[in-house]
Amino acid sequence: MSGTHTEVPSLVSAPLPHPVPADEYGACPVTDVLRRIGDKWTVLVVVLLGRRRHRFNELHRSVDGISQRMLTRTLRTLEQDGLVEREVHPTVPPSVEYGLTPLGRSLLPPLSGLADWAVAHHGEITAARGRATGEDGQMARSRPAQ
Amino acid sequence: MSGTHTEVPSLVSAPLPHPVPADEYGACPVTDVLRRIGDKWTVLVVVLLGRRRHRFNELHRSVDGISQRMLTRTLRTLEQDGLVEREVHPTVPPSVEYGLTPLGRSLLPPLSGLADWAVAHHGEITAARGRATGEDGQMARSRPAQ
DNA sequence: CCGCATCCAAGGTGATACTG
DNA sequence: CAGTATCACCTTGGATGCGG
Repeated sequence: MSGTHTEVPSLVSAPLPHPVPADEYGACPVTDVLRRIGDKWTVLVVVLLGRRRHRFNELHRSVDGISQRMLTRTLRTLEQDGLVEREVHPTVPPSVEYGLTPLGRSLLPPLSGLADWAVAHHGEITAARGRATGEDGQMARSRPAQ
Repeated sequence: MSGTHTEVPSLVSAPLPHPVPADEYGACPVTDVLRRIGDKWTVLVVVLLGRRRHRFNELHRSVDGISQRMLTRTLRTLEQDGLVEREVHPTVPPSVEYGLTPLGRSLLPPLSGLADWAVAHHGEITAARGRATGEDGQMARSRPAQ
């Protein structure tokens, strides 16, 4: 790949609203969203809910490793952001179902694009990471491990 | 969305390696990558470097709001992950140029996809967020703000 | 079954000052 | 110019126990 411009995506060539405000999170939608879905469990939950609606404990079992606290917090945040919908069945004992809203479903395609990249290049990243840290006692460039 | 299956993206319909390991970060490439670029400055730096090579203080001025410490850490991490390349010119005073590696450039398209989504729907998220928290003193569903 | 409250550890982030 | 060091704060995340 040398001269093939490859059709630069929008954000790469133009978007940045202003040179870079970055004063508050709300100033940069991209950073704001990235930080939301960049936590430990959000993506996993969104993907699971993207497949079908789930009940609380069903998610709890599916993710396995997440604590109730984190599952609750994750769902709360997603609900507050309008990505997830909560449906309470007034039964006894109570049952609650979670599902994606249209907005939440619209996140799936772009998220999938990034996920595909992650799966495709995770090996390279891991390799580079291993090359950079210790390995054979030789740092990549005479820099004393951070 | 009603009956139009809309061509479910890979991750949505199949991928998840196992039901969900999630034991360690390395177990899920998607989570691992998301957490890397989900920090406060990484995306901004990657996008800037995607436009052209930058010198350290040039980035420092462009982002404006980032501290030297965070800029250094962000660049270190990106370098360790093989996304950014560092070039030192042995001049005096010293000058260092940063640029994206091929791997780093390959991140741009999928990242742009998510960025476009963020820009397009950030308003809806903000609106939903405002609807959920206080606003008129009435919680969305009798739940005392977390 | 669903969820909240509390306590606590770990890491990200910022401010400031100092160095080759 | 391009960092490094230190300190302090805040958020994230985990463990456990209680409540509707």
